[in-house]
Amino acid sequence: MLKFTKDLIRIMFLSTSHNKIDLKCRVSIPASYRINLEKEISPLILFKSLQFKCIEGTTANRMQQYIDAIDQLNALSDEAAVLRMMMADAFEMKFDSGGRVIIPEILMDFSGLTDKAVFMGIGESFYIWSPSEYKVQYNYSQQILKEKGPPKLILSKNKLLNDVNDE
Amino acid sequence: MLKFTKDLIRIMFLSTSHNKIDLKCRVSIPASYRINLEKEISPLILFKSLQFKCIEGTTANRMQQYIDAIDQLNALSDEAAVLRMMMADAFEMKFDSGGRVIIPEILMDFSGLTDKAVFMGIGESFYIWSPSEYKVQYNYSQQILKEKGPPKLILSKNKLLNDVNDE
DNA sequence: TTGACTCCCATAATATCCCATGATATCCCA
DNA sequence: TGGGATATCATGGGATATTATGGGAGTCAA
Repeated sequence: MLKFTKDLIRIMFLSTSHNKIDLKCRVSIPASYRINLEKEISPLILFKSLQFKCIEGTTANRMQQYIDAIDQLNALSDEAAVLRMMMADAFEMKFDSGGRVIIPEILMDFSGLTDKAVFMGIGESFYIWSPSEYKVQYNYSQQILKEKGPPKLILSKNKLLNDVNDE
Repeated sequence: MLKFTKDLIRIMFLSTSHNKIDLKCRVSIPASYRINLEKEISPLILFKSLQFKCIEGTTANRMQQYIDAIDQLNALSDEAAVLRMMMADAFEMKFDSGGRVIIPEILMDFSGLTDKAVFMGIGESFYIWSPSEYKVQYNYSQQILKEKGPPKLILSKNKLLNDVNDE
């Protein structure tokens, strides 16, 4: 059935694109990303990546899951501290009529963005890199690939089904 | 489906902002927080954080959850006594026409606030820190992030996978 | 009358909204 | 299948609304 199919397909963000950031810190979110956000009827959240010097973008749905997780933790635990800071550095974006958002200054500074942004879709979320940081990251992963060969992927048939059914 | 998705998203407070406290102890509550409070048709409650030297702000609903949680404890225990004492210093805020509130002196003193306030949204509630206390908290979480890496989320169950938290 | 509080107005900076345009991608039909 | 018509996309600029903040006039109590 249609609904079943929709639930299974959860790929939100794919492909890479290079967009310009104008003087008002506005940048177009790639149309393909926007279309998927609209399908989910979910606002876009941008926040500081916990792993890289870049901005991470995801749905409010996914962010809500992080928020729910905080309640499960001891409020004084280290995990809670990290998660709270992640929330504090997260911003809900509003699109203008041209599909752009304004990147908050805090995130511009953190990621070293100035006038160009590289969008990198990774499925459930996407990254926004400065061109130079992106290049560093790209070269690094290429080097790893050379040294260690391609990573072994184990594709689980049932993973998606289980996730859906668990809810 | 649509309704399902909407019910899941109930993000109230995100992002960080630095606002000024004037001589009358007035401070602007960030507009994005106010908008979400209006959506909930809930007054804003400020009270002493149970964990940190800062003010916590939240909705009346969420406040009720805290109070209920205290009721679960042995009424005569020291723990319950302490918590009740903290909760006693909770205030319902009234906004002026510019979206400001007046921070009660008790809370100013408790949190060490003087002329600047850092608002830190963490989803279900938010903190108001003095800039110096905020910095301590920020640095701490960054350090934890470096040492332990990002928390892992099991998305289908909304729980964190991390042995440190096992009790 | 002095202080403390509440309400209301003023303002500069900034975010938001709206319309325009060139470039590219997509469509459609001969 | 070619190529023109149409839609979509990324981007620019300017008008308008909102935000954070300062300050003052009125009110009440001591």
